[in-house]
Amino acid sequence: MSNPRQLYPLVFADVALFSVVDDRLHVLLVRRAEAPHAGQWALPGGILKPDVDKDLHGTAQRVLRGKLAVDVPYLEEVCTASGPHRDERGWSISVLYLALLPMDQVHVAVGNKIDALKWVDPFAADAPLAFDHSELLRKAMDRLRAKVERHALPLHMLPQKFTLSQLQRICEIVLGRDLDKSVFRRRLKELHAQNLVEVNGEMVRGVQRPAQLWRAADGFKFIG
Amino acid sequence: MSNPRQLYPLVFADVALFSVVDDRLHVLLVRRAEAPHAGQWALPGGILKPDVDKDLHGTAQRVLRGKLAVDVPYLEEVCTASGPHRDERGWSISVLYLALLPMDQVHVAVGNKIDALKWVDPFAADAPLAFDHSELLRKAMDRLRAKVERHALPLHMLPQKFTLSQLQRICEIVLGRDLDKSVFRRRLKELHAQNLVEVNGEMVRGVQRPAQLWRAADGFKFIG
DNA sequence: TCAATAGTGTCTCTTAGACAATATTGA
DNA sequence: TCAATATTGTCTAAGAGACACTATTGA
Repeated sequence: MSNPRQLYPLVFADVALFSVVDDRLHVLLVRRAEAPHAGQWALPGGILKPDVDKDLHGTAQRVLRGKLAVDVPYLEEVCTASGPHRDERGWSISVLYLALLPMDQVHVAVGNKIDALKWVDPFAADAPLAFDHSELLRKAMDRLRAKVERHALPLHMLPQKFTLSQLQRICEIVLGRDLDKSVFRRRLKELHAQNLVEVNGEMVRGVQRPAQLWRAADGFKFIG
Repeated sequence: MSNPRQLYPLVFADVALFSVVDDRLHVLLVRRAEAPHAGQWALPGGILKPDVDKDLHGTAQRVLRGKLAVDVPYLEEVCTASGPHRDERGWSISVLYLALLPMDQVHVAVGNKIDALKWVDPFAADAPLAFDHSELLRKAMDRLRAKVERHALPLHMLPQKFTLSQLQRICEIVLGRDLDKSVFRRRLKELHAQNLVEVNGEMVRGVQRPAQLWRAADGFKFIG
């Protein structure tokens, strides 16, 4: 009992940060620079610092600030994982967070201590991640899909201004299936009239009919 | 930094244990015997013991075993609460669990260290609970209602054998609104044919037509 | 027979999916 | 005009809610 790791568990915040790259859903991974699992890829995470963090949400925010040059606009707790053997350093708890990043902010600066970052397709996982992070990633994916399936709008993955076609495409990418354009827009009007604001006078132009631009309403929450 | 409470947070598992008493939803509270908040009512909870618990789920189970003479048949993680000020003893994390107890097992033995237990209507909360437990209770309630609203069946609150009318009554009590008998049973046949098993030859008798008894199918999960 | 609850049937209205039709641009 | 995408309309089938109806018991 002299080892404080047996009296107090290690507490981590791990984050599954999603965005869209090349029309496919991607999640951010970091290559671990230090043991345990040095060289393996993992979800970005870090240990709770009681002298620094206001709460575990703050731990997750601090971890992401250390890795990316941006503040993520959405962060939500998913679940915890705990036990004596999931981390070689001792009895540990990981609180898993789901985060979203706008697709136009995917190219971000790399922080200091990190060996490497990469965005990968969570469906095409080639190698298992460090610790139990493959399982955690699956749970975060399930949560994200369930929310979009329940008609929650992942507006935080879009640029500030977007078209309804872009929004539909994002939902299709997350869900992994095509949606009917008419049904999708009908539901937007029914359920999200107060969450979407028309941006007047600015259209997306191309070799086709210009599309209306929209933005998320003030105080929009990714709920569902 | 010499105080280990600033290096390592206190980690608790707190449980909102629900059942039905007198045709109303109730939650189990304990009166705190020791400081902080001695004498105040709180959700049953306890500190993680890394040398004893296999994981946080195990902590919650151990806490309930210490208070009740039964093993609860359902236990699910809801969320966490964390920060430096929510517990006077230091930076702390509570992992909140939602648990269900069959209504015929509400009268259970009281454990050793507990000053008192009581079942209360979570809607008719007279006084705020200790710590942030009023907020935690609200979140557990929200989770329970959301699941039943999504047609998850809270079979773990019923006796082993039950009638469909009893099942409907439980759902109505949780949701706080009446359900249509025909719609309810139609949905049971559509969605829960594999979750419900007819118990043949045993009817509930009274001054009315006898009702068919059912039980949860083997391996039933309260999902949704 | 009647009260009381169990269990089923039916009608209507709403919603979801499929798919067609129209609109507007640049080349 | 044509290709390409935006936006809207319509038909149909499935599902939900309301409510009535039948069934079976003990008193």
